[in-house]
Amino acid sequence: MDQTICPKFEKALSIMNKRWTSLIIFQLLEGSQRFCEIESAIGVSGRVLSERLKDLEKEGMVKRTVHDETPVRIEYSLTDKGHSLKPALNQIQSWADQWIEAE
Amino acid sequence: MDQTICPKFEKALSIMNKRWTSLIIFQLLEGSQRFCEIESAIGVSGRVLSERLKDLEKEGMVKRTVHDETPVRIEYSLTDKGHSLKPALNQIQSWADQWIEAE
DNA sequence: TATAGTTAGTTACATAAAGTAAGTAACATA
DNA sequence: TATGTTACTTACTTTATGTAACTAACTATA
Repeated sequence: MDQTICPKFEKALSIMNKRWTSLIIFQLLEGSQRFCEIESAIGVSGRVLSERLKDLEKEGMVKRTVHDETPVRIEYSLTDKGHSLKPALNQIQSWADQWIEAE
Repeated sequence: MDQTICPKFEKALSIMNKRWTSLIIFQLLEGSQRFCEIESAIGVSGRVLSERLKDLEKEGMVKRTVHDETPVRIEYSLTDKGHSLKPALNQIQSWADQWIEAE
């Protein structure tokens, strides 16, 4: 593997290209949401959602907030770093609008 | 799985989120290239590169051209549809520049 | 003629990632 | 005591990817 491609870009893609990551962030752009909301909104399995949210937290893109209610309520929201992906996702959205046909 | 998210967007992500797809397109934005050039530039295995190029051809994003030389030379290039992903990839690039730290 | 070299793949097999469905902790309510 | 809730985790299956050897269709070299 040469080093022809920018390592920051490759790092970014290694995050974004993991299955579900982009959809999770896209979903959280609507506002903070809880585990089961994200799960049912995008159709990801609990096992993988749990994994991804931990990864995204570790990357500083998602924040996890515990509300001590009963039953416990946990909210996931985007940090600035997470939120700043919005323009990129919007570009993908507008590409999709132009080039993907409705099935 | 609800249908809260735009199906075109989901389709777009199902293409882009496959491992290597974005890097392959990014690489081809530099100009048409042959199999082994892409392979060594981004470090993808031949097995997967072959699979991805077929997918991208089927999606109308990549064009495969055979030059009858010896040994045979095959060039892969972007179609308009493939090329039009450039703004999205540029957005990811600039996000990476801002938010990813050099290791 | 036999041997080796070229590109663009394919094949067989091993490992890693994701899907599925059941289980758990820590409560509250009926 | 049994049931329900949320936010996960665990065990197991299926799918995706990595690795490395192999093939087709030539040409060049010994």
